[in-house]
Amino acid sequence: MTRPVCTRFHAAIELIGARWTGAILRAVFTDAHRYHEIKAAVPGVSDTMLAQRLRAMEADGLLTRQVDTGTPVRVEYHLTEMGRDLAPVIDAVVAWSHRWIPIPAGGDPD
Amino acid sequence: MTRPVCTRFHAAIELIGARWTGAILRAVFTDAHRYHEIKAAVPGVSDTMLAQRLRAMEADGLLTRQVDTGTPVRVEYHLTEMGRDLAPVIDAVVAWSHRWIPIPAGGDPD
DNA sequence: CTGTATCCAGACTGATACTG
DNA sequence: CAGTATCAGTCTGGATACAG
Repeated sequence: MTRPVCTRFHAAIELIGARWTGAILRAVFTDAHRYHEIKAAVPGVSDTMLAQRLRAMEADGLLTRQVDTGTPVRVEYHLTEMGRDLAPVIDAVVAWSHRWIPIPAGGDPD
Repeated sequence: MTRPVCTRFHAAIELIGARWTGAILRAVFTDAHRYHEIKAAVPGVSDTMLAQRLRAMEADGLLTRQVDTGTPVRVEYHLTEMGRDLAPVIDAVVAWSHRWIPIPAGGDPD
């Protein structure tokens, strides 16, 4: 009989695959560390969602939030080791997407 | 300035990361091809969701649906080349999950 | 066996306005 | 700059019953 899917795999894919999380992850990987940078890098995300997702990802241990109190306030998000370790996953998805997802009209920044 | 996230990557991660899709993919990869096998391999999924996700994945070109009219009806789901090509992604997620997701109580079938 | 139809509570999302 | 509060609309997901 077919074995149930590994619960750890399940947990992981639901974690990484949660709406926006993948795109945010990729943004932080590619040097977007400030709130407005991440927002700019993830077209279509609203403040509500971005803030919520960042909090969730922080709670999940994927990234850290460093607040630099001052004027203006600066907040930086960085990957934890757990988050950085997702690099192979990101790379695999990028490779797959480049093979199977058609290039959108107007080209793609990559 | 930070570049926008690759739209193809975004599309891919939202495709693969959609609720249940990852687990279903993993199930089909590990030889669950019939509806009831997949359902058994993905604990917690309802008929509604499973049917909906299978249709969506078929529409997305990730898998094929072969109906064998008879009594009882048999339906088999198989990966397309596009779906099979996700193997490295699945493997990367499995590797990551085994490193970072704690083993649930009672052990894990893997 | 392999689903579909319907209902409905609750989760999710986005716009707007506002705060420190 | 980096969010939060609020609110309303949309979508999700499961239970149940039913169909081919």
